[in-house]
Amino acid sequence: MTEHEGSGTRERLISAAAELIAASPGEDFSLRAVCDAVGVKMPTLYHFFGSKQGLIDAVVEHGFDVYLGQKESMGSSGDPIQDIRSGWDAHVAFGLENPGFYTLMYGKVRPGYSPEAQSRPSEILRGLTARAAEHGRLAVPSDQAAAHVLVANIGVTLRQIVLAQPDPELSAAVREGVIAAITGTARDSTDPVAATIEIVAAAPDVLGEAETALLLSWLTRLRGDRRDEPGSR
Amino acid sequence: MTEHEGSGTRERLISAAAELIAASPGEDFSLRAVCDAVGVKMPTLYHFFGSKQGLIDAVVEHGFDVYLGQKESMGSSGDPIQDIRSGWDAHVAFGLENPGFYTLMYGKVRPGYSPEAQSRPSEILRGLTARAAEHGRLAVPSDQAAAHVLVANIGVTLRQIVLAQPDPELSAAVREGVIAAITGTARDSTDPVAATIEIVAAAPDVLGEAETALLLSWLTRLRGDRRDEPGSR
DNA sequence: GTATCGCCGTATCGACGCTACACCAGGTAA
DNA sequence: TTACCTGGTGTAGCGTCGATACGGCGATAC
Repeated sequence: MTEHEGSGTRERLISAAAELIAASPGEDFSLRAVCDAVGVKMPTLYHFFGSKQGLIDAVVEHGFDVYLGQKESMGSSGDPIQDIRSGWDAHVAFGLENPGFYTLMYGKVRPGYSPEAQSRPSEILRGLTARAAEHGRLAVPSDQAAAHVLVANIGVTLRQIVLAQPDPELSAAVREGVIAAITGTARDSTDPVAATIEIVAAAPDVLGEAETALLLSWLTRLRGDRRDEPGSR
Repeated sequence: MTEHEGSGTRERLISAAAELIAASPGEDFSLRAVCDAVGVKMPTLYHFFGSKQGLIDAVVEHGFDVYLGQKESMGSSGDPIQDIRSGWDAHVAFGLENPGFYTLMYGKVRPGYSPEAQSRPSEILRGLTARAAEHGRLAVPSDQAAAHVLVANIGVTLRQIVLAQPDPELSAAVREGVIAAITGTARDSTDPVAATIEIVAAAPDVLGEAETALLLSWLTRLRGDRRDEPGSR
């Protein structure tokens, strides 16, 4: 964690900035503190990075390198959907372990966005969904599935960071919900009456408001009867 | 848009700060600029808010007031799941219209978190999922469903903001995926073979790796035959 | 030897968040 | 009227921040 790999001044500046960011996630950091930690004055820092944003960009790229490094070492399980699962969990784990990096990578709003760094992980995810599509496992286009997974994955991770409260159960629930959505399958036993209820409720214009409400009440009572019969089943 | 409702100095300071934030989303703003816009010096601002964070908190609370105001004026459709849908869309729309506010409200990492402001909208959502649970529409506990919806909703909104690229299709896809997850239903026609594939692939430990792979290949070919009825590739 | 270039320090700039202090309304009590 | 108190406001200044102009140093190239 505290290693400084590479003894170049540039690398030491990046490492020092990374440690400062990791030490106080979400907080701003001072360029002078970075310079002091390395034993260098500010013009040196500006010689390498040009601006504070330049340093941050370099740190973010470093963060992506670390992330991708520990992600590539994970290998494939053979099943693309399973790979998406483990990729999801690795994504969340990295975010919770490096909240400072993560918020910089995925939480920062930049007028002139810089997606070239983010493109690498999303490219990996696109590769996974593309492979899943080749195997006929997806119910939606590959790119759409990748975007769906990515946005939900980022949302779960960012939320856990801002609340400072990990919630593996929630992460797993959202993950399985997303996978069910892109594969077009339902994990749990699907009650056909429940499915019908949702279909009817989602399109109240077809039958009209009153008829929809009436039909819904009937269906709800029907499902209740079927569920509440312990012995008759 | 440029209205200053309330002529008190405090309200005018909040409005000025809100306009500056809205003018440059994601950017930092200067307290001196706020004071200049109101025609007041800094000690006055500090008299009311104590610190910059105090001003930001007041602005965020103001943002939540605006958000909840335009949300409460929406009313209920009668169906709790439909209400969750429209609440989702209103949430996304507010975020895209007020990216500066939104990132402050949901994107900021604070060591000592301040969830008391965020608690109001999530309380509304909890009310919706509780009502859905009363109607027997949920397949998961009410609180878990609310957390699931909220985290995905924030994720979709924040992602569209940071990418500066609205994607209603993605928002709708994630929304329906989430609703399907919490209601335990699948929207699309569920191919039983596809469902079986996902069940088997999700639990490779039951049969062992080799047997699982073999079974998967058979199931995949079976589904392929059923799908590609007219001719095989 | 000297000229060029990469790296780095000295000194300084303007803008920032923040604060000590004095001022001046206005209301209250004597 | 006079005295006092309280709350909003201005003047002036603190320390720190990001950023920059300028010059010095050593090493390599010719």
